[in-house]
Amino acid sequence: MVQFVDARLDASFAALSDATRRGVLEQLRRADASISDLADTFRMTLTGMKKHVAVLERAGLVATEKVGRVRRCRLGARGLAEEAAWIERYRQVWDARFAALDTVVEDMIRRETDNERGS
Amino acid sequence: MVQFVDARLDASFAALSDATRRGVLEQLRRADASISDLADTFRMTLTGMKKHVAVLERAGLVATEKVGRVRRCRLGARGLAEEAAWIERYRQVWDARFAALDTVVEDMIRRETDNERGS
DNA sequence: GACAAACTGAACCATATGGTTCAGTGTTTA
DNA sequence: TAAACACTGAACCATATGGTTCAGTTTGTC
Repeated sequence: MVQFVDARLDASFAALSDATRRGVLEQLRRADASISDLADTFRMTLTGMKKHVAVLERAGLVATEKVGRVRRCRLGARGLAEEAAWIERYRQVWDARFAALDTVVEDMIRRETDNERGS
Repeated sequence: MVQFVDARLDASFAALSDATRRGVLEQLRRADASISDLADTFRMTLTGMKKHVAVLERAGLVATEKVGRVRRCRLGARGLAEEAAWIERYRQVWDARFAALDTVVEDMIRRETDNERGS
C-alpha cells in the first residue's frame, strides 16, 4: 500500500508545484469553470490549459465533466488529507526545535537579568 | 512579494514530489546524515544523492555543512509553514463539503426512519 | 608519502514538463 | 445549413529531471 500512497503523494505534490495550477485550484475554490474560462484567466492557449487540468485531474484534485461542448471543471473529491498529514509531521519537528530554541533564549535572558540584579 | 512566495512554494512542492527526497527528509528527521549515508540507504550513486540533497537545500528544507571531507545534512530551518497553510485552506473547503454531504445523508436517513415509523 | 574515503563537477542519456501551432471533431446558434 | 464556439489530439520545441559514468580534489589514516 505504501507504494500507492507514494505515487499519490508524487502526483499531488507535483501538481501543486506549479503556480498556474495552484491558481487554477484557487479559481475553482470560488466557482466551477470551463477550460476556456481558465485559459482566459491565465492567458494561455486552450491546449496548454487542458494539460494543466489533466495533471490536476490525474492527481485527483480536480474533477471534470463534459456538458454539451463545454468541459466543466470543479474541485476534486479527494482532498489533501494525506498531504496535510505528511507535512504536519514535519511541522511538528520544526515547531519542537523552535520551542527548544525559545527555552534556551529564555534561559539566557533570565540568567542575564539575574546577574544584573546580583551585581 | 507574492512572486517570492510563489517561487518558494514551487520549489518546496517540487522537492516533495519525489519519493526519494521525502525519504531523505524522513531519515534526517531521525538523525543527521552524510551524503554517503543517504546514498547508501537509497542505493544510489553519491552524485545522484548529491543532486537530491541540492534540490532539498534550494527549497530550504535541508541545510548542509562540510565537516572535514564529509558533508553533514540536517533538516533546514525554514519548515513547511507556508505549505501547511496553503493546503489547509483547501482542506477546509473539502471538509465543509463533506460536512454538507453528511447533513444531507443524515436528513435522508431521518426521513426514511420517520416514514417507516409512519407506515 | 601512499592509499582510501568522501565528495564534486562535467558530460551524457532517456524521459517528463510546459508551452506552442495546426488541423481536426462535436455542439450551438443565427 | 452555415458559421462560430469549445474542445481535442498530434506534433513539435526548449528546458528540466533523475539518473548514470568518469575523472578529478580534498581530507583522513597508516
